[in-house]
Amino acid sequence: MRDERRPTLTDVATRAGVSKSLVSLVMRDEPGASAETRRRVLEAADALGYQPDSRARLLRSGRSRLLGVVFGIQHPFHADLVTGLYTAARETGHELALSAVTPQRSEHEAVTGLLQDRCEALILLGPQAPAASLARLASRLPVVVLARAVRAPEVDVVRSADAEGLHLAVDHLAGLGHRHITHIDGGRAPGAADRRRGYRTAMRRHGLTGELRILPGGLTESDGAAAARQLLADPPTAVTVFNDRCATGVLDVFARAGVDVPYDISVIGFDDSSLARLAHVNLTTVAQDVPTMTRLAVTRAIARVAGRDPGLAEASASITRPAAEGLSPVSLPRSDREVIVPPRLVIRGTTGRPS
Amino acid sequence: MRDERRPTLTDVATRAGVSKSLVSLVMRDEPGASAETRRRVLEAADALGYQPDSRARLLRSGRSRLLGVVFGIQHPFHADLVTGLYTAARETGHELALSAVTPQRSEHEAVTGLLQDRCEALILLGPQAPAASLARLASRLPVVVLARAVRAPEVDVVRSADAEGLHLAVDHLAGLGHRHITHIDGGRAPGAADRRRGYRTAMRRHGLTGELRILPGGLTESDGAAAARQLLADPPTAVTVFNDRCATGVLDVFARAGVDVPYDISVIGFDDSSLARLAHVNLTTVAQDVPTMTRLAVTRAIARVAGRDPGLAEASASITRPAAEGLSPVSLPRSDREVIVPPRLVIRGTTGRPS
DNA sequence: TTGAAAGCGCTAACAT
DNA sequence: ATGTTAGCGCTTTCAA
Repeated sequence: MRDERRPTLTDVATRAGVSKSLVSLVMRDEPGASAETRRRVLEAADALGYQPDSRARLLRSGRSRLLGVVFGIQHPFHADLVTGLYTAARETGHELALSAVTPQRSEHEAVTGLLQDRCEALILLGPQAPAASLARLASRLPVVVLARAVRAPEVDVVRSADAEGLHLAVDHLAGLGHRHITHIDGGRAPGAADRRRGYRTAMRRHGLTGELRILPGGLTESDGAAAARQLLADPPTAVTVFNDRCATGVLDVFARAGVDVPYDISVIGFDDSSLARLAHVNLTTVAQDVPTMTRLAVTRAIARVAGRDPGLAEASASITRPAAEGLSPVSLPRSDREVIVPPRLVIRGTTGRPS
Repeated sequence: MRDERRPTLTDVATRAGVSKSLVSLVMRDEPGASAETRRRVLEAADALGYQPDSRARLLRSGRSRLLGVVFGIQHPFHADLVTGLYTAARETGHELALSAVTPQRSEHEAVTGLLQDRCEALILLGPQAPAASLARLASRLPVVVLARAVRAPEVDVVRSADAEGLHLAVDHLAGLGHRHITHIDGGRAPGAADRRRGYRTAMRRHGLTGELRILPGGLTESDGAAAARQLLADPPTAVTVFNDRCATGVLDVFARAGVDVPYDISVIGFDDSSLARLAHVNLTTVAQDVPTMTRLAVTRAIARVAGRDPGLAEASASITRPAAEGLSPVSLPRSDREVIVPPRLVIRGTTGRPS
């Protein structure tokens, strides 16, 4: 029923009546084989159902063109990032090796697996490991941290300007006439501290220091729901929420409590994950620029592998949209290893004038 | 800053002053090395930061102990399945190679990648490829399809008893006194046809043939929301929904319309994904037995790789809960390659007596 | 344009 | 208990 052994390059060579070298060239689309040879080889490969063995290939060539990606399988936004990473990797001719963090599988395990797979670099999505262990990891191979700030000069970081994101949110709400704006916080989640800070400074800039109100939240729907229930006793006219997932929980509780959004309360999320785009949710949110961030993560990882300093050349090149609101399109504030991508506000149906 | 070359087994051997073979044994925890040697080798490996190269290891040993998994990165329930698969794989000493389907990356691409990685078997989560191409794939290596029925004797199938799941749901509702029970359908999604059928037969059994009502839905929140809006004009007292994700959309529209669940309408989902368990959703649902399904998928894949017929030995062994409701714990109805795992009803807060 | 030979890092079979 | 040898499937010299 099934072949005992998978066909190898040697099998193809024998069948096509040529040497292994020729088959190798043809399979890699390299020049150096005649059209006739090429045809015969491809025909033989096809007939045998030949698939090159990536392990042997990589073992021999020394380079793997393999980028390891650690992500949280329960995070919807990570799904969006992985989607972007696949696209970016394809553009540069690289492969992705996914390694998931699950409730039963730690980040450490996920990383170890990728190291044994001989990835050339690691891209970590919002990792929770402390800066010190990330730095240690980076001494072994290039590490790019995506969507989290890390105070470690050894690792590359690509993240959104979280604080600026909350400026956009608060500016939008203040512009609509809101004064009672509460922030539902992400606790110790990546980005939470900066978003909290952004909320504070923006409120201050609008002369709303007296209205500052921050509620502990978190990154899940449940966290948002819990925070929203607290809010019902003394509701503001608007809330900015740590992320879309949490905002979904907020909206849910509001809906059940008969609170009309945006008539009674406006809600703004963060991420612009697929969740926010759902027609019936239609969430106004601070969008992270996933295509740019993922492309940057991949190009920087590759540059480090090649021993180059990525600089900002490819960063600027990949930004197509003009700088908005006085933000430079991409900036390097803390270290030359950190790239900060500007978010943008996506206005949908959950924000409006206070009533 | 970073070492040019990763240390190899030879480096460790040199440093420890022993042969490569010894190092190999020690690294694999195989017997045949003295305690003293073992200590020195481990010390040298640690000092160098040595990580075995899984590619070379697998290339040489011929076997990869690598199971390829194709999943939809946007599907929350797939996340639950992948989580279970990791656990099951660890129990048997196997590795998982994840390959995601994204809006930009087709199932075909996902499979091709895994073939080149020399996985020993493939586990496909709710694949959309036609039975014929799955059969063709299965002629190259063992294929286990998870959470979808496939009429192809070449592939192994592990899935829930979808029809029985809807029997449980309808029985529960009918027991509470409901008569106007509408089913929101999953269209062409895996399992949808069986769940629809289960709804019909259960309704008939309760003498509710006249109340049969099926609304087109789908597998996303938006699909559920759309269906729910239609329902509002002429609402039933209860709905069974294709899956939890779709049910979430239904609940959302109900909440906004001021429909009280379960007082006005009862709602039952399917999957018992992490979504359903959220405290504020608290969805009554038909739970798929993820630990059993994933363990079965892994053990069957492994058995096929070994050339054995998996039979039902390990299937029955892995079922710890007694057969409920006259269902045999595991059954093989269509072919001996299909294992059907019984679902169970999880009663939470979205179902109650009709008012 | 083609082929022969060496060797990537490891494990397995066979020495000792 | 330890070392030696061969070779997994491929790419990469190098020579023809």
